[in-house]
This record gives sequence, C-alpha cells and structure tokens, in this order.
Amino acid sequence: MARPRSFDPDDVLEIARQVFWQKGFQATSLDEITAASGIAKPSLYAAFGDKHALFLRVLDRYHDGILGWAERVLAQPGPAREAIRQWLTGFIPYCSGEKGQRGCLSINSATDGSLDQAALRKSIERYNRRLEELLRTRLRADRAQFKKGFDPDITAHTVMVVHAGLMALAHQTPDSKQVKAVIEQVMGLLA
Amino acid sequence: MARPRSFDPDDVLEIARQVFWQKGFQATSLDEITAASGIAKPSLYAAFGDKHALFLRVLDRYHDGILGWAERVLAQPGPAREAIRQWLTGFIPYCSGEKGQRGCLSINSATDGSLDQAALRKSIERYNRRLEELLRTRLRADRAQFKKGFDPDITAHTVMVVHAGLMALAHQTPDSKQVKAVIEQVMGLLA
DNA sequence: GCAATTCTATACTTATAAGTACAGAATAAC
DNA sequence: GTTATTCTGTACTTATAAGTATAGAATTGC
Repeated sequence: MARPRSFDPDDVLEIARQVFWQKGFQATSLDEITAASGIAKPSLYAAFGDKHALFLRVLDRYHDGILGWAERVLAQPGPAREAIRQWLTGFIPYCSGEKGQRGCLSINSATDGSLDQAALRKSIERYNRRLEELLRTRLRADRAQFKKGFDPDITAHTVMVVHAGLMALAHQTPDSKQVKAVIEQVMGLLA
Repeated sequence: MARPRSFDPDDVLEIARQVFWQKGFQATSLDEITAASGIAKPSLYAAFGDKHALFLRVLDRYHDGILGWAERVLAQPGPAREAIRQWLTGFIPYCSGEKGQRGCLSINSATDGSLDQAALRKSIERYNRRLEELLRTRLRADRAQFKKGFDPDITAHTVMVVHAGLMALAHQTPDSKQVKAVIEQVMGLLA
C-alpha cells in the first residue's frame, strides 16, 4: 500500500545473467551488477536476498529458458533423429565463435568448485535430469525408427555428454563448421 | 652459498594442485595452501611469484602429466581403436563416483570466467591442441584400419568433445558403468 | 667460530567486496 | 493534503585475502 518497486525484477535478472555469465559468480561483485542495472544494493537485497540467492534465481531462469526451448524442439513431429539434430545444432551459435566464449552458464557453474552450495547443485542436477529425460522420452517413443539393438537410454546420455563437451570446449572459440562436423558425425550413432 | 630452501617445490605444487582442484582458483586462498603445505607465504612468493603464477605452474604440471600419459597410451602397438578406447577408459576413475566430483582441473579453469588471464588461456589451448594432435596423428597413421570415408581429423575432435563432456558431467558423480556405456557407444564411430 | 647470505615466520598494510544502517524520497489510502 | 508505509541512495562496517616489511634463524664458505 505504499511506494511500489521502481524496477522490474525480471529486467534485473536479465542484466545480472549477462554479468554473471561473462565473469562467473565469484568474480562478479554486486557493485558491478548495481552499475550495470542502475539498481542500488539495498534494493537488490530487498528483492532477491543475498548474492547466492540472486545467482540461483538467475541460474534457474537460464535453465527454464533452455528447457522450454528443448521441449518445443524435441516435441516436433517427424523423425526423432531430425528433432535431436535440430536440438544440437541449435546450440551452435552458443558454442562457437565470439559468442561461444562464455560457454554455458550451467556448466560454468557446475565446474566451479566454490559453488558447492546444495541449492545450486540441485538446480543443476534437476536441469540435467530433465534435459536427459526429454531426450530419452523422445528416443524411446521413436525407438522403432532405429536399428535393432538401439538403446535409447544410453543414447540419450551420450547426446548429453556431447552437448556438455561442445559447451565446455566453446571457451576456445571453435569454428562453427567444426562444431557442425562433430554433430553430424555423432548423428551417426542415431541410426 | 647460504641457507638452502627447506622444501621441495614439487611437493608444494602437488599439494597446491589438490587444494586448487578441490576448490577452484578464486575460492582458494593462499592461507589454505600455506596451511596444507606448512610453507609460509613469503616462501611461496619467493619460490613461485604471486597466486596466478603459482596456479599456472600447477596447471602446467597437471597438463604435462596427462599429456605424458596420453603419449604413452596412444603410442601403443595394436589397433588405433584399442589405443583410443584405452585412453578414454583411463579417465573413468576421474570422471565417475566420488573422485570424479572435482572434474578436470583444466576444464574447470577454462570454464571459469574470472581466469581470463592470457597465460592461462594459452596453457589450456596448448594442452587441448596437443591432445587432439596426438589423437589425430594416431588416427591418421592407422587410417587403413577404418571404413572408407573415415575422417581422422573430425574423429579426433569428436573424441575430444566426448572427453570434455565426460569430464564436465563428472561433477554430478555419474556411475562408472554409465560412463563406460557411453564410451562403448562412441567407439561405434571408430569403425 | 665467524661472516655473509639467503630462507622463514610473524605481523602488518591495503584493497576489495559483501552486507547493512539510516535518512530522505516517493506513493497509496484516507 | 496528510499520514503511514515502503522503496532508494549514500555511506558505513566488517571480513577476508593478497601481498610485503622486518626481524630472526639457518646454512655455507672461509
């Protein structure tokens, strides 16, 4: 019943994501986020809690974005093979060239030994579990499209590994053609 | 001509590696390294320079260890396929279970946005380049052992991607059987 | 044994960054 | 318009950690 918040929390999360993604959790100071967003620290603390809580919100948002997209792409009609190819190739802009340098926020966080917070680990685990579930479900459903002996569960995990590898190596700014070639070769396992 | 150093620098690098590997560069304070090693800060600074320089030494050592092992394994006589399978399976203890939690020091460092130091990037790039070179050289040499149309260069890179993915996902402590299954499936690309 | 030199330990300085107190500004309800 | 309430901005406190000054200990060469 009094003065309303002067900013949209979602806008701030978006800005915080950019800063955290670029520099990592530890190396990002709240002062940098206040500078980038124009929101003073007390307002940030009031809206989101401490730095860890803010980062968790950012990471969850990031996860939700990718999961939403994955759901759409993997629910596509047509051959499972094509859906998964499209899913993998969709990451190319994010794991090659200039833009790929920052890698994947989730993997960057998972490989950061200092982020040993239970809440963060859970968020990341849940994300990976759900992604793999989406892949597995689709591969199981379309199992008939593959050769005899095809194992949808292992294949789903292998696709996850390839995805993680591409995002981890993204920091070396590989060429998008090279990434594409790897994806095409891996598609050979989906036969 | 005067008092000699009372510690073996190599021992300290070994201890520093453990600490850095567990907690990451940023989150590790020099006080933790002095506590773990028993060496006081001024001695560390005299021997290695500042924290970044110490970490670079640790990382280079780590890289050299893995490269040396990779050279031995990949130079093995017999089919290239087996040499590479052995190389990949050799990582299983380091990317599954309890011990796998810390992941790979090199990848952890590469995905740490705060370590934007040119020297570190170079060390990591050189490491990846040399590893891939070892794989590529072996695959090219034994090219005749594979199906027509086999591309050793792309395959070498794909193996690097799989390796990076396994080490990145190691933080979720996967089961070693699952890792093994992925490797076996990927071996299907080496035919 | 003595001197020169280099290492080591304590204790300090300094910088950075997380989190907060407090005063003042803005808004909704009446 | 007034008042109660909540937000915002400045400035502060506090903690942590990197890097260093300085004094004292240890070792080699003579």
